[in-house]
Amino acid sequence: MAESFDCNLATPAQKREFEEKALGELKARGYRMTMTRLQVIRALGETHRALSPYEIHDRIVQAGGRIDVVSVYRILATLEETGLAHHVASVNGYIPCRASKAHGFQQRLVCRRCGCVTEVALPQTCLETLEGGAESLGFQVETARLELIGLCGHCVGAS
Amino acid sequence: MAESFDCNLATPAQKREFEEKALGELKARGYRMTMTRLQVIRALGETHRALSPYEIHDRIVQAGGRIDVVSVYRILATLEETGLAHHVASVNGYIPCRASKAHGFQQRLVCRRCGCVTEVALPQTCLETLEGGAESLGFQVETARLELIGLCGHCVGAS
DNA sequence: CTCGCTGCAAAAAATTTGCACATTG
DNA sequence: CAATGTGCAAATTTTTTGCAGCGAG
Repeated sequence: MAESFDCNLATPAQKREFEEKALGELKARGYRMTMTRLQVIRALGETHRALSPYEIHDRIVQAGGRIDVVSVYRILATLEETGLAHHVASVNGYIPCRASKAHGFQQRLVCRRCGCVTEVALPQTCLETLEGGAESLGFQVETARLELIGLCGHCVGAS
Repeated sequence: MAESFDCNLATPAQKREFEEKALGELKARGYRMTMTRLQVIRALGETHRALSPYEIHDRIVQAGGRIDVVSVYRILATLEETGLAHHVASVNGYIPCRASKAHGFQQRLVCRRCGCVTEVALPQTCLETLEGGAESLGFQVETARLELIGLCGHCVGAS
């Protein structure tokens, strides 16, 4: 029998780590820690899937919490600005940024089957190639949004 | 005095090329060539900026054309499916795909100042690095959405 | 106690759907 | 002529805004 694994369920440790990181970062930036923000942070942290504002709202409500969708939007904006969450275009949702200090660019591996998103640092060589290529066209790179779509390790075998 | 250059204005040749490519591809796929589609194709082809469905609609109307926004949506869906247009997430708009036959992945250089988007093929080495890295995590890459955001050659100097 | 944050109400914008009519090949 | 494609009307969904009241520090 196959090991039970849910691409969408983060481990308690991962969840806790993100929560601590987020709380610390928000405090450091002078934001207030509120129940509403904590709920969004927890909703983001407990999964590996990208969640839309409405999904986040629904999850919180279903878990017995209470929050308005408008607040979810505003909190997501704050989290993005702070680098604590990233928007994933190919699935139109937000994921928690679990990377330590965002050195260099991050690439996101998006599974088109289970929807999980994994963030990985962009290899230095690759970064140089990309920046070099752009530079040769006179383009100066500042940020990147790199998404690789395919099948994650757990879905490659399955089905 | 500076050379007059408009990042947003494609040359007549570029415009013509894309139009021909699009017409050929659509015909090859069995789609009918209609005035409505032609209008969208021309609107896309005449600029280097990513255009939203409404922008496309407005441009067509302002040029004396006639089309419903709903049709713009449907036609964009067709063009994307056909690989004739790509959605650019960082600016939320569509660009014409001018690449010949889409060998390998394309990266998009998005200027945050003038909004122009340039498509460039991803260097082979880079592609291999990315795929290799993903593979080592058990992830099998199928497609990519690579956007580099920064300043284009014309905007680096300016301002 | 003060300023930031949230909920509520509502508007605005973006996207989708159904169906009758027009148009292409 | 037979699909295919389009416009129109309308519903849905998503996102934004203003403001009064609550709550964190």
